[in-house]
Amino acid sequence: MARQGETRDRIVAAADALFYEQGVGASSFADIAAKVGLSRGNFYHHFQTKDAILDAVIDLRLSKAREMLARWLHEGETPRDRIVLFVQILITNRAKIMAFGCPVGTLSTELAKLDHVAAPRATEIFTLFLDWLDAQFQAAGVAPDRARALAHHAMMRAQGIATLAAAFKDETQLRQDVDEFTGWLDEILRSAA
Amino acid sequence: MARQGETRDRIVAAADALFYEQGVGASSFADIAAKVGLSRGNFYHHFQTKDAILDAVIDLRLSKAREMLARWLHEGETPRDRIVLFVQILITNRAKIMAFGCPVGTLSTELAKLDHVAAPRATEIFTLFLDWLDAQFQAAGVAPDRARALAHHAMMRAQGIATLAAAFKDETQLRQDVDEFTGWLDEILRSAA
DNA sequence: ACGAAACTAGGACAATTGTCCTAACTCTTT
DNA sequence: AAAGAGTTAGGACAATTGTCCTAGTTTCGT
Repeated sequence: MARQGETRDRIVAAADALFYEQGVGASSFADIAAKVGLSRGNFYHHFQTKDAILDAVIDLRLSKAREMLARWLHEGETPRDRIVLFVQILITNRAKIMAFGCPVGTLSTELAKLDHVAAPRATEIFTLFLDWLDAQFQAAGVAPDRARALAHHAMMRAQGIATLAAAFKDETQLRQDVDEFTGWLDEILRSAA
Repeated sequence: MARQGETRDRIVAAADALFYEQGVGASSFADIAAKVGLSRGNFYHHFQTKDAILDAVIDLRLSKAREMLARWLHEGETPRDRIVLFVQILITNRAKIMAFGCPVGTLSTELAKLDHVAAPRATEIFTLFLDWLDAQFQAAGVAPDRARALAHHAMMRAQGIATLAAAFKDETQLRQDVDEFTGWLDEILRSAA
């Protein structure tokens, strides 16, 4: 038998991947069960409803995002380098981005369309990144209110880049977009100094 | 009985709205039938498969997009004004954008995730806008290769703005994003002249 | 006015959906 | 070794899915 909680974690991890790759609506209990190697009916023991799985997946994504943002804090020496790490994730995950889009944006959009109860929790992930970017811009010497606007601009660009990457699947264009982002960033920080 | 083709048009119009508001996967034959006021089984006469409806919806969106782009051509006096008309659609349709996102981007993303056969046709709608924007930038005196890059940038921004608008439902921010876009546009065209 | 074509309602069909139950199994604790 | 908690497989359940058929009704070209 599996260690306590381990099966639950595997279910959430499988659901996380499927929700990203197929969308929440297109991923059934049967899909997740098959991926984990469990019987479908057995799910009721771990999760009473599909919404409960979605909730757990969002929790997982929130904690993974926090972990990633914390890691970037000491991987990037300057605020500028840290923001570059943020946008570079589009390159690192380019294969998945071009196939499925941005995991944050696509989940948020899908739940918004359905007016799902979990939609605000999905938007929380956005807020996590926004606050982090805001802090980086402020650390780079940008005034608070302008820092928030720049954080939003950075997030907007990342979402636009990911959406077009998923539509056109053009890696050259994706890299060009990220380069352009970096150019914009340096220009902004230069004029802020 | 309805005029020839009229019922078919009503089906496509209803599917168009539902696909936008709920997503393709979440919209069933029953949903569309209820919206049109027809019996579910009767659909087979008009559309053999769900994919056929999707195809017709994409055709409708392509022709509506072409019509809109042609209208903007003589509504805007200068290329600059025409590009502004493009981004202003985010304001005009703000209620729907904040509720369901961009119809072009969200459809494209959903179909990309499912690796749907119709995904390239959905991307065609993007290409329509891209080509149109490209032509406007060239008409404004921008060099051809740079015009294409600017068209892509404009499209990317619009997608990013729409995604964040759907997530945060913040009209003030949406208007600010569009203003910022217009500022960027004027700056670009000023330096190109 | 007549025959062909187009359209419609109603339901059948197997497959799949989310949910839920029961009986058995496997650990851990004592 | 025995008990209890936790975990599992397998399937039941009603509802819904996309697809498809039949039997009528309405419209249109002639």
